[in-house]
Amino acid sequence: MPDTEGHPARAEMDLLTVLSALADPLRYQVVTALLREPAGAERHCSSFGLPISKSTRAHHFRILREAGLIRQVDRGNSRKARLRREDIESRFPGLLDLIAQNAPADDSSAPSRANH
Amino acid sequence: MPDTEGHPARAEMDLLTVLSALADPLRYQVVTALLREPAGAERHCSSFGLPISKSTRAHHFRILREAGLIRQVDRGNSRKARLRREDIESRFPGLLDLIAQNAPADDSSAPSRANH
DNA sequence: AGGGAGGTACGATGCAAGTCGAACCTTGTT
DNA sequence: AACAAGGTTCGACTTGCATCGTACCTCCCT
Repeated sequence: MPDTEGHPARAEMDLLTVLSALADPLRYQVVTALLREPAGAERHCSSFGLPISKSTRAHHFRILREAGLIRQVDRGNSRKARLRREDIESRFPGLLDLIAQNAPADDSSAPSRANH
Repeated sequence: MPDTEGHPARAEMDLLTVLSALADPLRYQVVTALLREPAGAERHCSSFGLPISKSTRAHHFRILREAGLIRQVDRGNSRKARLRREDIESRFPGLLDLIAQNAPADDSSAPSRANH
């Protein structure tokens, strides 16, 4: 079962849930942005430049979290998101490559450097 | 651009559209059912045992068709659906393997033999 | 020619998902 | 202690999607 913060274990990940999570353009954009970062990189939820309100952003990150795509960790003041690369690759081999190869040419979700 | 029947060319396939198409349980079930068939197999749209009406079924097959996942060909009396394996594998390598490995244990969508 | 089988198109309906603002919590800063 | 920053939760609204019935089309068979 998911932990107290709603992260499913690797074995609990469901492809249909993952696909539904990825089927939203905003969430897909977040995943591809994380995929462009070096493995293990952490980003603020607010650093993706999503054109939505705070509450809607929390909603989308919740979907991603509960699908098992990202892990959100408390970092004192704020909370950071990290792509669960190993879990995803282990449970759904090839999925991340697939996403990476079809990432939008997008650059609105700036790299972590813009995080000053 | 898509042909007169709404089939997109291989290069036009969009991953986001494909993921949205697959994110529905019924449509996912159709794809996995086709995946269990030998390559190139054709099935009646009505042979999948979907618990929905005729018009809803047409709707779902339209989504699958316009996403590029299936090709629908007129066969005189009726119309048959075929999985576009080569196009999918070429455009989104690994996607079909991913789906096949996560197919539901389902058996309601009987094999083509049930087509008597 | 008529009827049945298989599919599509259209309009209407109901429910799920995305969206927002407001209130609240926690952490760190002043 | 007060406040700002970053997130979450809640309820309300709106849009989109799945669903259906009806009507219509095209083939095939009788």
